[in-house]
Amino acid sequence: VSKYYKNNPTYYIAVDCIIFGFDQEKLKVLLIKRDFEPHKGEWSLMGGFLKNNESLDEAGKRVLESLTGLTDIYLEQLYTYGEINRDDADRVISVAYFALINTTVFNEKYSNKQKAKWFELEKIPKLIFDHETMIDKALKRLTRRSKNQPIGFELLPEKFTIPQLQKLYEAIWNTMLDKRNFRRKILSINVLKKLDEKEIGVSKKGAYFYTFDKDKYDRHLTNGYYFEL
Amino acid sequence: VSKYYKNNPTYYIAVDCIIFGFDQEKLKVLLIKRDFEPHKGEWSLMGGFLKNNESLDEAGKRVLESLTGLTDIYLEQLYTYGEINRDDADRVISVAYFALINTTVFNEKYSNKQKAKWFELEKIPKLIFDHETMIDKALKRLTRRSKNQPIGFELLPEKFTIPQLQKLYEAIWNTMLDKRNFRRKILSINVLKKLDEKEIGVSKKGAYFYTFDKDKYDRHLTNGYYFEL
DNA sequence: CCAAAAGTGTTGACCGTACACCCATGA
DNA sequence: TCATGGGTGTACGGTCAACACTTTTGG
Repeated sequence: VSKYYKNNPTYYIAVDCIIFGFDQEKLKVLLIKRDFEPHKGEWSLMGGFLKNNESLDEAGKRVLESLTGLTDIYLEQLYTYGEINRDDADRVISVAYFALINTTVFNEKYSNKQKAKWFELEKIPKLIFDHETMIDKALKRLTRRSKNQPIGFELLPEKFTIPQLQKLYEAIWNTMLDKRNFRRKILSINVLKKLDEKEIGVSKKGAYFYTFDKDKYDRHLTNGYYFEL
Repeated sequence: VSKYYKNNPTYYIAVDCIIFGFDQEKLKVLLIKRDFEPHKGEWSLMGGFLKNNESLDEAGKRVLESLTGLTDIYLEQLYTYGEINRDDADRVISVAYFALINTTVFNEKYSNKQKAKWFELEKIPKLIFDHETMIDKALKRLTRRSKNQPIGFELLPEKFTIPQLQKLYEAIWNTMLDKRNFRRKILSINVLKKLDEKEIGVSKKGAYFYTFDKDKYDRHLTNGYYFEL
């Protein structure tokens, strides 16, 4: 619309999403079989081109919703990939986002409607372009983020038990944790609300459910609060 | 060149650089008076449009070199800004980079040739578009990075004294540090090489010069080494 | 000889880690 | 009653922060 910049080249901009999920056992990534050329039928991250009427963040949300049907999801910009030949068909700049979703909700709504599939991190197939690089970076970011921001909760159902939470962190960090120390640490952050309800089915005794108390966390934040797991 | 993507819109892509420097006292940012319309004459980060024959990283280097004449500079991609109206003239997606330079070298080579100026962080003027947001984010990133990557050295001359290094970290973190504890910590990381030479002029006694031993650091890295200041 | 900055060790508090047993309940 | 996972407390060692005096040398 403006005359000022018109001597400069323009580029396609894609938004690609690395979508993490947790199935109570393992950390997983959601991949799709690409449904358009080039590389149609190959495994790929979910992505789309930036449109004129949306910001990058909005494009990320749109791409995510179109695949999962979910809104209000944790979504964070990761990195922008701009190598000249990263896409062998044409030059495309890709802004990668990473998302955390609660697989319980997802499975209910979308189960098999899409040609998407969850992959364990060790079993990721060959992907197009630089998508494997993106996943590597996303995983590192997730590991770091999870140590001082309460994003683990994004991967769990609304109500969760402390043993579940521990399993999640063990999966993210790829280590085993001592349950007494873990419980102490996580409770000392003081953002969990204990419910008067127990999980049934998993153990005979039953573990108490907790929820993440976002209000409390936000109040902490405004007080310059910082935690480290 | 490809037929596959041609129904999608394309965009201008800019690369903007947040350039930090340290003058032995304060942390500073290098800004320029914009020399083209729109907003010609206003203060701005140094930037440029992405060209067809370069990757994003290369564009960052080019922009940086065109302003400072320096190559081989610490340069890290920061974040990509894609709000629809961030530039009021036309839609531009901006990939921000942050750079660390050694002001001694810079001052020698370019002093006043360019219409660039160093600003203390507290005295940054009104900038165009979202450039102030970018600086805020860059500063946060620098603070975090400096705690577990040896990037402080990028802001100092080849040879530096421990008191100089301490002043630098005090500027970045905006705190005072105990010199005994600082010296112990920084030396325990084991990447400084003591030289047989003392600084003259600053104190009567004179402080020993050190250099950053990159080889040693790289060897540590491959051993899965990690430090925290 | 004095001013100014460089350089050096020790102690106490706190935090992270390791570790083992009892509890509740469904089958 | 027994098998399964849930829940709890303590003690030790290491790390971090606080702290004050001596050294060197130019003026």
